[in-house]
Amino acid sequence: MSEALAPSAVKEIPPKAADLSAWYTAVCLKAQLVSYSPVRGCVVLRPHGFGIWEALQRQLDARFKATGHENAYFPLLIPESLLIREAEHVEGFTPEVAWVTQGGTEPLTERLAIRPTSEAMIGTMYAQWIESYRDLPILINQWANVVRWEKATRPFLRTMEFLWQEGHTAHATAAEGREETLKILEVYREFAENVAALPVYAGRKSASERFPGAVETFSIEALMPDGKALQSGTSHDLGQNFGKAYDIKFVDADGQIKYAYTTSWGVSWRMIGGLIMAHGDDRGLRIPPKLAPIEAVFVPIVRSGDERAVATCKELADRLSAAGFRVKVDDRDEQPGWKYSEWDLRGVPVRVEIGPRDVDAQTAVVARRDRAKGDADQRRSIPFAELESALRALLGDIQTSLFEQAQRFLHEHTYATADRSEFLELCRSRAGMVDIAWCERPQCEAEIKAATTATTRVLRDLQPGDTVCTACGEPAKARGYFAQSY
RNA sequence: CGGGGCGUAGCUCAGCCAGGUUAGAGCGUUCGCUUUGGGAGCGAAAGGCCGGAAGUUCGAAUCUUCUCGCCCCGACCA
Repeated sequence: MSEALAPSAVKEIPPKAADLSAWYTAVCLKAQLVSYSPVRGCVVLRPHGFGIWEALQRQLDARFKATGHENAYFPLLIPESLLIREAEHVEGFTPEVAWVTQGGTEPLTERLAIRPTSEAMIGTMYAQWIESYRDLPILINQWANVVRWEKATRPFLRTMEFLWQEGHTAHATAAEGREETLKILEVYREFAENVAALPVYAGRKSASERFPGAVETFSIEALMPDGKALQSGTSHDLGQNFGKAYDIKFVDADGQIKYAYTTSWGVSWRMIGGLIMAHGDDRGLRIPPKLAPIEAVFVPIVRSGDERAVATCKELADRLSAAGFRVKVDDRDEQPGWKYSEWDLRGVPVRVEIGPRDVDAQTAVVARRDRAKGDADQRRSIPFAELESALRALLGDIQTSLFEQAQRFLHEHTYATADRSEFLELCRSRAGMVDIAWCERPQCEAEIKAATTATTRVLRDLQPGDTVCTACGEPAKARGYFAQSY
């Protein structure tokens, strides 16, 4: 054990169903994902939390690479004159920008924004790099931190500084830009569902929810246990708005000088907050195996005069590690039961218990975190020789099981209605995602929000028969999921 | 930005209303011994300028003002 673990008392975590907010904060802290820092609104990402982020990063990054993107890195500080070039963009972000106004002892002649997002910086650089249609497309992603001066913060869900990735691409045509935007939306949807085990609705945002400066914004929306939606990834078709603002011009094949079409898209550590809320239970975290920093933890059970289990655990852990599993041996001098609770809290998907009886029988007791204590199939005895195959199957099973539970919840809390009063009541009661035919009028959206506090999450194509808006009776233009949101 | 809570030991809190020896408890921590298959037992020990500042007072954790920060519910939110 290299990491000193301050033992935590599970008893201080309230039941999840009783108070989701209190449960959430307590779990984030007790599971040692984050600590509050001396800086207001900023958290420290501790090793266990960073481990989840690294796993997320690794697998999402692989998908970006597979779709032709490269990583790069751009500066943290953005001169004010650059940031303010795109009118809508600056208006949208101004309230949340942090500024550097002094260097050492000298005041700056031009203040520098700490990036809230990097369209301005990256657009400026693209303008220098792009001359011809042959230079396009440019497909770049960066893993970075950004700062947004938030008033109210919560671990992962909203912090002043946060980690994310932001992709920025430039294309020769509007069609290519839109294609890219939708391609990434699909990457996000597939990643959320297959890796984070978070079922989502993917679709277009309404005008009011659009990214400042975007022509169209798309997002994936997950549903949390309290019936509120969590925007978990966004993909923006920026059209030529940023191309024009940042002078990203190229000579096309037809000899004409044209502005590039750009996109931007991002997923942040907020998705970690989403999976914590979606999957956790009264015992703490349940991390989807694909994102678990530790897939299986070995707990040796030692008796006085019989410490064989420790060596056995280490041998087996080495073997599994060589086979590609992320494992850990917990040989701290603590009670086994104490360790079980600790690793339950921290969400490790599988626990392997080995005591004297098991050493004699050459078997291990394998317990799965996703099942309730005492469930018939929560613990099984597995021969040492079969550990690799059993663990592989078990991790896959847990991953699927977590997704299916969350998907069932989403489906059970999605309501389609064509009845106005039923629609409003569902929104008000924070029942989940309420699917209606919608007129797309901002005024209608504002009235719904005033009456229920729910907003549109994502919009999809109309279905046959959807002729009028369920909310106001005007002609319908889309179907929309309405929900209250984080 | 509005409303409501709260800052006292590493953690959870009591004490504050009605100011008065040396500020308490449980848990955790350290050491010793016994234990170890779902949060162990006994013994000993360490640990706090009561968030900060300024007042009132013979005397402030306690009263007053200001300030910093945290949590919850709204508003806002890319």
